Amino acid sequence: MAPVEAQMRVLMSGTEFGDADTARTMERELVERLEEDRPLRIYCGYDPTSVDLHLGHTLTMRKLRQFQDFGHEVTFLIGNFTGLVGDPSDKNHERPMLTPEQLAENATTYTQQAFRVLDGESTTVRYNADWLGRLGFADVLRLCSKFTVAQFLKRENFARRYERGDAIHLNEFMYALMQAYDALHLDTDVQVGGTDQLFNLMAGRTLQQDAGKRPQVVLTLPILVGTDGHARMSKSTGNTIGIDDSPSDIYGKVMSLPDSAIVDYFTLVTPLAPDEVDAVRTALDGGTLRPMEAKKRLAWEVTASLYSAEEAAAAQAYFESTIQRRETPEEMPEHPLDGRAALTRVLTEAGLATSNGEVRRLVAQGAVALNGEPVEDFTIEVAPGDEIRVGRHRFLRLVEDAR
RNA sequence: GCAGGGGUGGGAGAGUGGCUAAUUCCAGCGGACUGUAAAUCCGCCGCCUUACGGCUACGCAGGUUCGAAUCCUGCCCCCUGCACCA
Repeated sequence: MAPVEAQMRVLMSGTEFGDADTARTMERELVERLEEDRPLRIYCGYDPTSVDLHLGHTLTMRKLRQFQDFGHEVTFLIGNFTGLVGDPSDKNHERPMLTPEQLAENATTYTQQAFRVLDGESTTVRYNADWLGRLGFADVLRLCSKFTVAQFLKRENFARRYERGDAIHLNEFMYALMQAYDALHLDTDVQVGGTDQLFNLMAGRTLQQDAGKRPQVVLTLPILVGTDGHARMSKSTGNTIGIDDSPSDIYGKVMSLPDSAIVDYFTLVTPLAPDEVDAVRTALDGGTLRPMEAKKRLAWEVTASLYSAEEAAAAQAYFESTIQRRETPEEMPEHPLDGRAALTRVLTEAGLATSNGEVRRLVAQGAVALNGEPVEDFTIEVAPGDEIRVGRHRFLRLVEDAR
């Protein structure tokens, strides 16, 4: 196995803990385990309620992958039991009760997407319903007895809501218990999670210690900001970069990040080694690397890591041509047309505008071009062979309807 | 069940009889500027209509009124607390 120091440098990169003490403890304990010079067992749990993974979800996967690359064993845990129970206290937050079929389906797409980052060959997939579903009430009570209400209320999340008089449901406490029990059951060396999961991960340590086992090492990763550069990346904010987005979309969206996010993105969502990231940071600080060049490299890396070097290169070429030089791309979405038709109809049908009124607006604002010429009258007709540009980078080529 | 608080455009949140297609903010879109962005500035931002204009909209259904998101009646739903829980 690689030298412990080399591993530590990579494995600790990007991690973020609530406080310095925790960080030191985890660092020390991880070193201890690595020094045993054996494949460690790592896991991270995923909630299969949502299907569309975005870059924010990949941070932990990236971390798991780093472990894999050093020859450690990764367990990809699907929290299907949690999804089965749902979260009645959180009705409007996409935590519905899912049927076993839905869950199974989600789990499948989930792992498929995850394996874009993970090495599927050496990943063990497990489902927590396999053990959580077998616990009896007495077992649950026993688990409950290991924690106190005060411990839970100390959590900022709960404390604030309790102060405000908001509802805190008992099952919200149970989620931490379930996660903690997962850790106890899996008996792995390290658990990875987001910083928002720190409490739950630490609860796992509590149970393990209580059971006379060595508590797991806990590694937490920060929350990734979205394309706006500020808010947490999430679907509801609409600032996501989806794993299943096209290479060009991914590339373009990464390019739209503000400069402030560059280094964090390099660290958290690319396979670059810490030394390489440091080199980028230094070059940026020293002014020898222009932010845009750094970002193009970033966009390339992110795209390539989810697709391939070829597709990343193509996405980059498209970006340089279409966005930077404002050229008309070779390839553009095509829209079949049977003879001439009103511009309004074509644009709404093609989804480039949601209503005729919007077409009018776009034209009035000079956002629509037909074959390179700005359109001034929204009542014009278009015909197969025409190329339409809407805004900066939306194109449409009209083709003869091949019926 | 009791008490209180709510349901307004993608979100937040004003508005308590006409001046409101509905203040404002966020998001979104377009333009300018750029390094693609971000920041900033300008414009747009319900639907139909070349236009005039029309239509639909403030939980649902009725009603009062010349006129209602705004008043009345009934209903539905949500939130919080209390009560109940063989």
